[in-house]
Amino acid sequence: MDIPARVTVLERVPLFKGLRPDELEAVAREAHERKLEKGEVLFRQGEDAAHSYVLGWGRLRLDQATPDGQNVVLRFMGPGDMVGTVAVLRRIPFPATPLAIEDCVILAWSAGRTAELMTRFPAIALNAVAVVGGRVEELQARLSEIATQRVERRIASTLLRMARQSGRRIEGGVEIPFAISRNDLAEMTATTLHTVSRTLAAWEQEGIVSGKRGSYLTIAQPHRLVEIAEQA
Amino acid sequence: MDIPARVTVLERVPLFKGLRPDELEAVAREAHERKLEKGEVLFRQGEDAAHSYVLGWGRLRLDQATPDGQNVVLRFMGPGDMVGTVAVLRRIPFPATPLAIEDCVILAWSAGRTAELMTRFPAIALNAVAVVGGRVEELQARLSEIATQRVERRIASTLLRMARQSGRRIEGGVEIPFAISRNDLAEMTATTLHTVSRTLAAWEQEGIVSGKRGSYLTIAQPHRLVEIAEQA
DNA sequence: CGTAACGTTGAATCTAATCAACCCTAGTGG
DNA sequence: CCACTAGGGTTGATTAGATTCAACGTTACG
Repeated sequence: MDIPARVTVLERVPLFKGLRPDELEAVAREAHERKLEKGEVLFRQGEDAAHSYVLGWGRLRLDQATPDGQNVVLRFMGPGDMVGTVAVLRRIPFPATPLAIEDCVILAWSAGRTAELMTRFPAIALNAVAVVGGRVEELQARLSEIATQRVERRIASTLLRMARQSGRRIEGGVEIPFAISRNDLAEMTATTLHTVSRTLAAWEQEGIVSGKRGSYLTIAQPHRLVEIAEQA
Repeated sequence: MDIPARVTVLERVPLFKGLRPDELEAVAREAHERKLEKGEVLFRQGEDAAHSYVLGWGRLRLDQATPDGQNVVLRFMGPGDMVGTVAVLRRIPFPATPLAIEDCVILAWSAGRTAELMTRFPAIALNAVAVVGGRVEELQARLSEIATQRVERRIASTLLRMARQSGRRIEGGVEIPFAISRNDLAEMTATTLHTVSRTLAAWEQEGIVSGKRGSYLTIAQPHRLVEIAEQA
C-alpha cells in the first residue's frame, strides 16, 4: 500500500476522525504494514505489547484464554477497528489473542510512535478514549445480559448486536458477513455448543434465522429476535 | 476546597499522572466542586452527560439498571477514580448511576472543558485511555469468569479483586473498607442473595472470612480464597 | 473418497434459581 | 425504655434451565 492508499484507509477509521488530510498523511507515513492469512494470529495473549494496530481489511476474532484453559470470544473486529492500543498505552502484556478469520491487511505503529502521535495530535487520544469507552459499554451490556438473562435471550441479543455492528441488509433479511460457528456463538454467550445448536435449530424451524454450515448467517425476521431479546 | 487543596487531591489521581504542578493548578482552577451525602446519586443513568467527574473523597457504587428492571453492580469507586468521562467524550447519555455509599466530595468539569483540557494537555487523554483500558480489562476478566466459572469461584474472585483494589491489611487478615451487603455481592457476581448468603455462611464456618452485619468484611485466609478461585 | 471438524439430538444429571418461611438487628416513636 | 417495624439475612424444599454425557449425522476439503 502506498501512502495515499493508506490515507484512504485511515480516513474511515474512527480513531483518526477529525484529522486533516495532511495530518492523516503524517500518521500513514509512520505506519508499518503487515499481512495476515486466515488462521494466523496477530499476536498472542501474554506477549509484550510492542505495537498497536489498525485493521485495514479483513476480520479478526478476539479470543481470551481463561486460566483453566477455556476460551471466551471477546469480540469480532472488522476494517477500521483498533487492536492492541490499550495494552501499549498501559505498558502491559496483551490480554487476548486476535485470530484472523479472513485474510487481513493491518497497519502497525510501534509503542513509542503510538504515544508520540497521540501527543502530537491530541484528537487521536480523544478518539481513543471514545472508542475504548464504547467497548466498556458493550462489555457492561454483555455483563448485564449474562448476569440477568436466560440463554435464549443472550443468543438473541448477541446476534442482534453483531448484526448492528457489521450486518448487511440483503433480500431476505440481515446477513452477518462472516462465518460464525455454533461454538463461537457459545463462547460469546457463555453457554455450550449444544444449547446454541438447539436454540438456532428451533429458530430456523420458525423461519427467524437461516444459513447453512459455512455460509453466512441471515436474520430473516429481526423483529422476532428483538421480541425474544426483550421479553420479560 | 481552595486551589492548593484541590491540587493535592489531583496529584494522586491516575488521570492526571505526569502533569507538572502548574498544569495541575490550571486543571484545578477549572473545576467545580460538588458534595454528595451518603445515599444521594451523582447523576442518573440516561441523563445527558454534561459534566465529567473525579472522586476526591468517599465511595460510590456504580449501578446499571437492565431494561427489565433488574440491577447490576458494575463497580465500586474510591478516591481518585474518574466518573462519567467516557460518556462526555462519546456524547452519549450516562449509561449507569453512581450512588454515594459514603459522603463524597467530587470535582467536576463541564463537557466542553473536559475536551479542551485533554487537548491542551494530551497527557490527560493518554492517561484516560489507560484508565478506561483498565476497566475494559477488568470487565473482560469478569465476563470470562461469569461465562466459565461456578458461582462459588466467582464470589471468591470478586472478593479477591475488591481486596486487591481497596483492601487494607489489618491484624486478622485483609479488610474491605466499606459495607458490602450480600445483595451487592449477588449483583456483582450474577447470582442471588440466597446463594451468596449460603456460600459466605460456609466460608465463615471454615474461618476463611469474617465480619458481622454492618461491619466490614474481612478475609481471614486469602490463600484459601485463592484456592477456591483457581481450582479447576 | 476418507477423514476430521463441526453440528445435531436424546437422556440423565446437577447447579443454582425460585419459593417460602422465619430470624436478626438497628432504628424509631410512643 | 421498650415494643414495633423495616431492611437485610438465613435456611430448607422444590423446581427448572442448562450442562454434561453419549452417540450419531453432515459437510468441507485435501
